[in-house]
Amino acid sequence: MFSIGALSKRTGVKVPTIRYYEDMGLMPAAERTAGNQRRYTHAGLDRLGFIKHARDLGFRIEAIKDLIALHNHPDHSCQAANAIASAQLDDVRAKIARLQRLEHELSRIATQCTGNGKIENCYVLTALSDHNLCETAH
Amino acid sequence: MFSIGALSKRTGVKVPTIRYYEDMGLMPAAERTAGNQRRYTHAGLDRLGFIKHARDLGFRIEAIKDLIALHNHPDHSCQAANAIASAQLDDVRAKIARLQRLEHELSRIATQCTGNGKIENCYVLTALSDHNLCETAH
DNA sequence: GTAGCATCTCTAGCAACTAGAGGTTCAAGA
DNA sequence: TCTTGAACCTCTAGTTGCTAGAGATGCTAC
Repeated sequence: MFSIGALSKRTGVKVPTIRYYEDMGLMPAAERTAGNQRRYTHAGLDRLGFIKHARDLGFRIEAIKDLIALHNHPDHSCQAANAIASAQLDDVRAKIARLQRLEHELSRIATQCTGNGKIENCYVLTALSDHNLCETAH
Repeated sequence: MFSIGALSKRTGVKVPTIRYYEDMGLMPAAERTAGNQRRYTHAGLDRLGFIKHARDLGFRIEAIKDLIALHNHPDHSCQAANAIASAQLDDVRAKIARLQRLEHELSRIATQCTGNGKIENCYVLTALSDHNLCETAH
């Protein structure tokens, strides 16, 4: 049996975050000692590892909840799991595309300002004041 | 003079958001009618356009506040403005790099699951349960 | 004058935690 | 067995950048 601190150390998930996951219904309510402290089994450790990995990959809490629910029905089709992962992938790709547009504008803006001039002629401020100076939409 | 609704229409910034920017100190407190409604000048319109453009480029409220403060000292060096823009660019690049790593893992995971099998053999769930199956850190 | 849309302030909610207060329990050493 | 100090408990509030809603008032066109 592991204390919440031991679980934290093994997974890299902070103690208050583990309690938060319990509140959110991701972690099952742990067994308690006579003094009301949480004690976890290996199953709890595995569950937390799963959650952390999914969070690291950017899955939202709700999506993780859905994945865990699927886990509990091993005989079901894995279509739903695939759909959740694909949606997450689409999401990540959309974010990358948007950020790349921002990067394009920002690097253009930043390189046109050497940092040597005065504010009144600063291209950073000029560019932000006039959207028409941008090359792409954002 | 523009009402807050007129400002909203011209800039695409929602009315409550304009009030929020005022609370945050980004927009100056507007003049008021006898009936306590906000009225803006062209200067207010320009300011809001600046804020929106900066937000669209991902600058945080605090950074925008700093940029506006610089704007009010046209004789100062533009080094600080350049630093803020460069920091934002670094931030965007870091986010892109992280998301690209996620994309790599997610696409690998999603393509290995066809969605035809059963949950018990689902690669999505297997991969999330075992971090060692990942090719890169995240 | 009045209808009806716009505006006002204030509070609460979102996501996913994080920080802190104030109090209790556990485990190791004397 | 006792003590000490780290770890644990619950609860509330703060973070960021808004958004939604309640309930009241203002503005403007007919």
